[in-house]
Formats: sequence, C-alpha cells, structure tokens
Amino acid sequence: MNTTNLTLISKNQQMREILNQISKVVDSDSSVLLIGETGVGKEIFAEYIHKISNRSLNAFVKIGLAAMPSELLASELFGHEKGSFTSAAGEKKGLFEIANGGSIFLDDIDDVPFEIQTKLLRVLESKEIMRIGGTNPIPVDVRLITASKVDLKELVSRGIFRADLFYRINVVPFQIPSLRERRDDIPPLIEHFLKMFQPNKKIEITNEAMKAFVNYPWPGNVRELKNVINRISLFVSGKINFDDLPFEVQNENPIEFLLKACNKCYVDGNMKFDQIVKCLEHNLLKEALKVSSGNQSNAAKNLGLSLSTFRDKLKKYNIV
Amino acid sequence: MNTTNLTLISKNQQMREILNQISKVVDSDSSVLLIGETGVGKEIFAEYIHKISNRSLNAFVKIGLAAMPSELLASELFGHEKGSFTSAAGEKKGLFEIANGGSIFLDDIDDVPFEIQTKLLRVLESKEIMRIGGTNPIPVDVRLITASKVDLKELVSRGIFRADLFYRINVVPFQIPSLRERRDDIPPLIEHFLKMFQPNKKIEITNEAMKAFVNYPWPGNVRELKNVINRISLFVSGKINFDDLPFEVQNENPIEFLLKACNKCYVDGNMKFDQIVKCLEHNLLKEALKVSSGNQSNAAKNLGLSLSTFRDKLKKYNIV
DNA sequence: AATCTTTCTACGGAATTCCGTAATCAAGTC
DNA sequence: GACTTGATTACGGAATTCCGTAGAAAGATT
Repeated sequence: MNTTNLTLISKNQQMREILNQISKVVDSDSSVLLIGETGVGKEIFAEYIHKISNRSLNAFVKIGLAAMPSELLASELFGHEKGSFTSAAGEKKGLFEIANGGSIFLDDIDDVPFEIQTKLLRVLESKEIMRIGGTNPIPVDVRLITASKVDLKELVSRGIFRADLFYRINVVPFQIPSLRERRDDIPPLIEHFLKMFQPNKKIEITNEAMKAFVNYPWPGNVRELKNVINRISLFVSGKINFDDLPFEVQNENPIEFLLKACNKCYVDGNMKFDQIVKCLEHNLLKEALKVSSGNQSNAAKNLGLSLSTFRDKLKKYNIV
Repeated sequence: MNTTNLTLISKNQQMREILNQISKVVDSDSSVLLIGETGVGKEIFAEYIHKISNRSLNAFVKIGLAAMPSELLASELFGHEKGSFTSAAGEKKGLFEIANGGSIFLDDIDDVPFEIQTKLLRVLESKEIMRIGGTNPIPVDVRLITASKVDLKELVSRGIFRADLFYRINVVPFQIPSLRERRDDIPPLIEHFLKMFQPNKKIEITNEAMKAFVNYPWPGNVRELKNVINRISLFVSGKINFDDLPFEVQNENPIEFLLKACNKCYVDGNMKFDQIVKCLEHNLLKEALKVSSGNQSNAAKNLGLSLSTFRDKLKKYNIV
C-alpha cells in the first residue's frame, strides 16, 4: 500500500491525454476530482498533481474517507481544541491546517456522510476552518483533490450527495480508465513492478503467462496487478510460467474463452468474419437487454454505446 | 437419399432471391450451374428447375459423376451399341438420349476426368451424341443442369477443368448458400423433416435443443440435418431434449462457446461493447493470417472480406 | 391532476467503414 | 529479359455506422 514510489507508468493514449490535461490546469489551484474504480491509481495521480504544481514545496496530505465515523472524521480534518474531543488530550491540528499552502487529497469522497459534506462545503466556501470546540476561524489555503469510485452526479440526483459541494469539487474532473480499458499498459506495469519487488533478479515471462495477464479483467485494477506480481516475485526465480499465475488469472479469463471460441468458429465452424461478428453482436445486445431487464437506456450505457447507436443496432438485428 | 419429395423449404432471403432468379431464366433452355457445398440441396434445385420449366413433361435424368471410371461414365452418358462395351450384352441408350426433350442433371461435375470433359463439350457444341461403338450421331435436345462443390473458375485456372466447357456450363450460375449461412431456415426445415419422418406423431423441441440445432455449423448441410432428424425421430416420442441430440451437435458447437464466452466478457469481465467486438475482430484477423500463413489475399477470402476491407482492418488494429 | 423524471422514438449530418479499381511489386516461367 | 501470375499497396467515393438533439410517451412524485 506504500505509494511513495511516484511513478506513473503508462504509454496508453487515454492516459497520456489525461496527463496532458492535468499539466494544463495544475497551477490553477482549481479543485480536481478524480473518478475511477478502486485500484486505478487515483492516489498516485493526486500526489503527482501536487508534486508538479507550484505548491510542491508545501505539504501533501491524504486521507481516506471511507467508513469513518463522523466525529472522528471531523476531528481529523479540522482538528480540535484542548479537551474538546472525548478523551483527546491536548489540542490537535486538523489535516486542513497541516496542508496549509499545499494540497489535501480526500479519497473516497463518495463515502462521506451528509453532515460532513456540509462542513466541507463551508470550508471550501469560506477558505477557513474552525477547530472542533474552537471559536475563531483559521484561514487555510489548500488545493483540494478528491477521488470518487462512482459518478458523483448520480449520487447528487439520488439526493445522497450535496449538489453545491459537488460543484465545488468537480471543477476539473478526470475519468481514470480502468486497467482493462488500457490493456496495453499491463506489460510495462508488470515490468515495472517486477523491478520494484526484485531489483536484483532478472525475471522473464512466458508468452502464455503474459497473454493471460493481458486478458484477465483485473477487477482490482493496478492495485490487484501489483499484489499479484508481488506474490509471484516471492517464489519465482527465472521465468514466470502460466502455472505460476493465481487461480483467477488462469481460469477466470473471459477473453481467453472468447478468443478460443472465436478461433473455433473460424476454423471448425467455417464461419465468415461477418457471421461471427454479427452473431456475437446480436448475442451481446440481447444479453445486455436481459441484464437490464429490458431497459434500453441502461443496456446502452452498460455496453458503452450511445442510446441511438444501441437502438440502431437493435433495429439492424431485428431485436424486439 | 431419396429426394422424390420436391419441396424447397426456405424462408431465407438469399434463397428466395435465387428462386426468383431461377424463375426468370427457367424457360430459356440455358445451361445452369449450381455451386454449393455437399448437402445444400443442389439435386432438389435441379429437379425444381426441370419441373417448373416447359420441359417438365419430358424426362429428368440425373447422375453423379464423382469417382466413376472413365469408361463406365462414357457408356452411361452416351450409351453404346451392341457388343461394343466389354461384357455388356445388348445395345444401351445413354442418359443424354433418355433425357431427350427434357433435362439432364450432372452432379459433381468438378470430379469429371479431363477426357470426359472433352466428350461432354463435343455434345454440347454439336447438340448430338455418338454412342460408344456407334457410327452415326444422334441429335439430342436436353437442358443441361450441372452442380459443383467448388468454384470451377479455380479449377480452370489450375488447368484441371477445360475453360471452354466451363463457359458452356456456366451460362447461368447459382451460388447456393450453405445451411450455416442461412440459419433462419433451420427451424422450418426441422419441422418439415419431422413431419416427413413421423407424419403421425406430434413431436416438439425444447428451446435448448433448438438453440443447439441452430448454432451447430452443419458441415453436411441440409443432408446432415435430415439424417439427424431421421435418427432422432426413430426413438423420440413427445419432445426432443438437448440430451437426445447427437454428440457432435451437443458438443462441437462453436457458436455456443462463443456466445457463452461473450456473456462472460460482458458480465464477469465488465467489458464494453467496443472492447469485446474489437478484441474479437483483432483476434480473428490474426487467426486468419496465421491460418493462411501470412497471405493477406487468402486470409481476406477465407473471412469473406474484400482484400481492401481486410487491409483497412489490419491497419485499424495495427497488425503487422 | 400537475409536474418532474425517465425512457423511448425519430431524424439528420459527421465520421467511419467498405470495396472496386488500378498501380506497384515479387516471383516464377519461357 | 520479356511475360505471366499472384500478392501487396494506395486511393476515392458509395454505403453504413455513430451519436447528438429534441420531441413524444410513460412512469413517478407530489
């Protein structure tokens, strides 16, 4: 979990584009919202933004907001005066104060209880904090970087997240793609982690193993990949074979299945390109509709298609 | 093998188009070439053409030309005079003579040895035949219908088939699509064969079994389907279950694999439409290239794509 | 019942895909 | 070395796909 190693490994086009965008806004002090699944490396992005910004000489403070009792959270963020907090001895600086002049990174902002949201909003609007039990406001100057696993807009429309806070936070949003959306990054990442865990050993990877790595869906994204490489690097010596991979990478590999089936269709089934593709698309559309129990809008969204495109395809394939 | 039952079961668009074309040329007496895999029903088409033509009152004669010794073939086609053919007693009319005024159907024309090709050509050009051992030519008026499993043009360019005979034969060519290219015909065909083999019993089919029928590649086309239904109809009483299907239909079913893998990708792999399709296309292109050992033209042909399209895709996916 | 949200449907133009044509290249063949 | 044959490139326009927009319909919410 130690992310001191601040290296953003990525040759991927999408990622490069994001880094490019970041460099354009990095010195503007505007709040950045990082959106992406767990493990995509949102912390690393946050730290990266801090480091290349003109605040880099001041503090970078980070805190995960998930599953924290409301009171503790408030105390952490805003600090407290002597004796004001139960069983807390002396006074304590809050993270906002510590980050003064620098940046604060609030991870899992989507898990923040409503009540803290309100307090956060107050800080952002007034640019000053009030310690718990304190009386006079302390001005703070911090760059806010937040991270969310889900689309906050959704939470807003469901009433779980304050709209005004959302607008404060969402000044510069970045959608970090999941690892499976940028599989070309997998090989360089593996290489990087191998070097990181075993700087001395020279470890290679068989084609078969690499193929499995590339095709595995990585629900835990880069974090999961890192853990897997860590584990493997402990016992493998010269070469990583397919058999060395964790069970799930070996077996829960939908793409491997797909590609094998695809070849079967071509070689055994004597099917043409169009037949195979159409067959697959047809099935996929139907499956998506089934999963969304008939809701076209959702099916389209899940497939990553615009509703129009989705419907065009439904028509093309004569699906209900 | 008895094809007396002259029913062309097909709701398929491509097939209807062919039937449509046939009706336009049926009375023109021009030679028809039927091209298609074994079992697609070329004999039925031939008989159909004869029956709806203005020659229907005269004879329809058919003969399979595959694997026939040259001499026997000649005797069959052209007949022979008394004692001229080894151990053949009396004189014998050839099929061309018998078909006089009607139609003759030569199946598997692609298997005809070169020497007979020459004789055939002579008949077609002169419109008269010479019995073996005979001296005076007998004028014949027949409509020629031929069938081939492969593209005769290929055989011509390989020097195996006479170009001039090809042009005589190929006046009106029809490409009959394989069963797997018109899967919508499978259910009505099954129904038809069931009625045919068990006119009394009312046999139903479970969805699962029907799905397997539809997705099986049917390398033997309609003939294979007919045989399978025949076999099944012998022991099944009320309903055809998945378990009743022959081994190959149950297991050698590339499409079933593909669809399952596809769903896995969507549900477990969390993949988007584009990702799945692209992944599949990429793989398919590479596989086709591998199978054709790098020959792009062949790979394209096997995939049923134009070379240009194939190359566009190669570029799109950055393949070599 | 009135309003707000969500989903469905239809349309038109931008972007991409598809494929015929033709030029170029690479090997045989004579 | 000229010729033939088959494969690889390159190009441009027809056909299709893709998606934003915006109005209609169907549910929700009050």
